[in-house]
Amino acid sequence: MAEPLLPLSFYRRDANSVARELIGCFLDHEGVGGYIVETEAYRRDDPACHAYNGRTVRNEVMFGPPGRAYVYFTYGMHHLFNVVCEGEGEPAAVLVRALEPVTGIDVMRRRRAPVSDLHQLANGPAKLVEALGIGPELNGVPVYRGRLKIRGRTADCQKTRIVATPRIGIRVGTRRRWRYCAAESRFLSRKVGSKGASR
DNA sequence: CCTGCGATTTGCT
DNA sequence: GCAAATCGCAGGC
Repeated sequence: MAEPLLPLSFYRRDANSVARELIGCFLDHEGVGGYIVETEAYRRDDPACHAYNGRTVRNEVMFGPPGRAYVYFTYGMHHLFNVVCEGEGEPAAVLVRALEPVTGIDVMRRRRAPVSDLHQLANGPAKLVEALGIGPELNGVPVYRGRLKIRGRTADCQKTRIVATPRIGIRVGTRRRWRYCAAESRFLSRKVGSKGASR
């Protein structure tokens, strides 16, 4: 039943392909995880990308080899989880924004207390990081092997309809539709708007 | 339904 | 000094 881990080669491609194809894949951290239902792509020539203005201590993992976690701190209190894409030296990443919880739901509820609604345990980039117990110590670790891992889509998920919309929470690069969602999912961070969605 | 704000820290201008 | 790849709560319609 468990699909194989996505290989390193899966991530060594353009971030938009990776972001789209990560929908329906299974993200797991030490037995706690679920299906990825929402992602966003970020690339070097993109003003919303952390690497747009070059390499810094914070974003250096984005410049490294693909298939690794890029975990960063923001808003003074949240960590967000990305997977590095493309080739070494070509900064790009996919932000994982929402999960449909499947395993370790009791653990997620404990970490996310007082929230208990299944639909609100991991429907946001900071929420899923908290639910899965992801911390800054995982910045730079590979996701194609190890404790933090991503499995491929099951046959059932292959037919999931995917829509692209503008990204959330940014003030530049908003014309790009680089947010990818499982169209019918009830576990998204925000509903897919009637405007701006495509494919 | 929607909008606004506080929390709390980092990093860049 | 202030915006930030956010969240949860309060308040208004």
